[in-house]
Amino acid sequence: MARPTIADIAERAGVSKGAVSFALNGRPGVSEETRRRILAVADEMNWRPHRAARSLGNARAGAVGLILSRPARTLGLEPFFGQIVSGLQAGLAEDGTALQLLVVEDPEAEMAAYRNWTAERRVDGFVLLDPLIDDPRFAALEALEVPVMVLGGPLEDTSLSFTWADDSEAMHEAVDYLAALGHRHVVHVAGMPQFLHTKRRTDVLTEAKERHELAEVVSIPTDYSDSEGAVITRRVLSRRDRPTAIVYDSDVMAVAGLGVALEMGVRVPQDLSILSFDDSLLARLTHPSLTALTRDTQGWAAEAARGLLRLIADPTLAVRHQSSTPVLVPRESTAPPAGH
Amino acid sequence: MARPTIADIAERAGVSKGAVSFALNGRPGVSEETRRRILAVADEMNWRPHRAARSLGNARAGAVGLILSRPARTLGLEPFFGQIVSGLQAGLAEDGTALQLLVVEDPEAEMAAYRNWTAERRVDGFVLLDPLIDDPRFAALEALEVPVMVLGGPLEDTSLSFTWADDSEAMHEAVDYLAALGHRHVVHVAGMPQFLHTKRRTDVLTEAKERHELAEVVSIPTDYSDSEGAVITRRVLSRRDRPTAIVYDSDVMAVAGLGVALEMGVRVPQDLSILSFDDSLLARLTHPSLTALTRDTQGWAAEAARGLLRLIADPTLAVRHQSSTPVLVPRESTAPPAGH
DNA sequence: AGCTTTAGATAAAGCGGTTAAGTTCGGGCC
DNA sequence: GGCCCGAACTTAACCGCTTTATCTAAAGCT
Repeated sequence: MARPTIADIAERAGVSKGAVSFALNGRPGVSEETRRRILAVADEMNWRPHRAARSLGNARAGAVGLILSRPARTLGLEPFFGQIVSGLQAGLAEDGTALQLLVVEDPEAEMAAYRNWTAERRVDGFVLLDPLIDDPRFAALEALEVPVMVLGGPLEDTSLSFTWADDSEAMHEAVDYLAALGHRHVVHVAGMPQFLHTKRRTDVLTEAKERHELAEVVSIPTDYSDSEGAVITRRVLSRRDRPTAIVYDSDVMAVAGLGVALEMGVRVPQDLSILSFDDSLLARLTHPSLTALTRDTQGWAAEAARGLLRLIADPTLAVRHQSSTPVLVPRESTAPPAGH
Repeated sequence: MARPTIADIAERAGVSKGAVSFALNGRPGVSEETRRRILAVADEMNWRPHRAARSLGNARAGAVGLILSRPARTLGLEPFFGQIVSGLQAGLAEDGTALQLLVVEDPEAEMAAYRNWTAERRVDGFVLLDPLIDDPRFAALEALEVPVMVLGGPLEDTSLSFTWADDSEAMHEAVDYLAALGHRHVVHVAGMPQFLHTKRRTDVLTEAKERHELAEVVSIPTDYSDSEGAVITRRVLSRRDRPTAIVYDSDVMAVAGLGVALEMGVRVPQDLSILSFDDSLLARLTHPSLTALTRDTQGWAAEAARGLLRLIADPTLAVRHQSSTPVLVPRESTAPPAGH
């Protein structure tokens, strides 16, 4: 038999379509006895609601969107994305809400997708990754009046909700640690300069220079690719007064940097300490293993997902959630600099 | 103004809803002039079709499902998944079809999700990963009469479509290469034994033993985790007559194995050659870099996505597509065994 | 008994599209 | 001129479910 509809159930149970709808949705309007009978029939006929039909009446699509504007290949390279996706998954699953994923090539396409998906009522809300400084997406999404949860922050001048981790604090911890070990020349291989968290981390470093009376602290922006990580590392290690420690903004770059150090005969950690922002299998599997700032990325994403669901249920809400601060996990790649 | 509907457009353009529908879908029934006028009005009002409403009429949901039953954390660990997801993305995007992702903990939940999503008409089809030997999902999905594209194969005794890469051939190439280098003791750290491709690779090895008169060829099944990869490697390298080459079924395990070798003072490639099935950043970034069987995973997934779209358009089809065979990329981790 | 109240159910109107089945109308043909 | 035909539209039904208004009958109250 074809897919049963509530009309079929109604007929079989000898009631009206309306009664079936009430019964199946647990709302008043039918007696306990009738409800049980209807539920039994529905179960017997193996009925499932038709999502589209449901979405037509009320406005819920039962899905939220995640749109990434990155070259598609980085998805496979950065463990970060996988963790985010599975974390969101976990948070959404509790509600039966699905995750719709889209990878686009440029910011224009990303914006177009927000507009289209909202207009088509394809999703009930969005998750936004990597907030930028003066992010143009914020205003656009506010105008669309669609629930949005930003992974990152804290955000000002916007009504969008967000959950953030204090990576300023984490970066503090990292720099303090390196300074305590005796490092005075530190290079920061940063991420994209337009990213909010890049700026926050870089700011901490600048400020740390004064505080710890470091001889040198430089932040060098990159596109997060392993190749740029390698190039920068090679350049920095070729200098006469090369740094004794490098902080990388991603594990992929840190591993690439480690490779360059080995290739150049620079011993890690004796001649060079390496510290990675972002932990993953990658950081653990290298030799020496990488000291890293680690955090529960999946848990963070799951929390964001739950926040978004609350937001969808009540759009007047404004969720401002702070998740746990990344923690420094010392491994083999950091040590006091030579002669200390 | 609220979301415009075709009724609004009809009113504004002074025609009926039906005419608007014809015009917007490019079907006959309206004159060129009227069509242009209607399109202009629709554009002006910034109209977008309401997905749910459309799905109600015809049966297309405009999305396909990918359901993974793996512990959620592996998503973040295996670069493979990211590549598959972004590849599918690319293939689907051409059509505006979305990808709905679900990560579940066990096969029962996976089966339930297939049933629910089909019954709810949430998706138009599914992509299936990692076919098993005598896979119970095949029969269930055939019964659901829903378009399915399996990534892997070749499949027999099923009407499901699939695209496969000949990893038997690839494994041949790998073994021939190792044999040519002079290796006689080869260990294969395999994946899950119930996976079809694990069996195919293992079979090739068994057969290769005769052909190349190898002294030893063992396949050891694992769960693909880095920890099992490390444990097995440690055990194998501790033996008196340890192998001179190890083939790993995933890059994650290969990197873990490399770590163990270094930790045990076994020099790679002088004392031990390492070859990884599956290439990725991981394999390239290690030192020494890993010789690997590489393939265009994203392209493969994109091709599968396109096949699935064809299948959805015409469910009587049976797509049997073979994608390019993985290619051996020699890097630093393989060399003739000592004393050769 | 006569009235209101209310629980329990029904009927019907959407939601935003698609589509089969009319309806008009101008033009070609005999 | 009458007839037929196809093009260009319109009408209205329908997809499956939700929801509001409406109805019915039994219970409650004075």
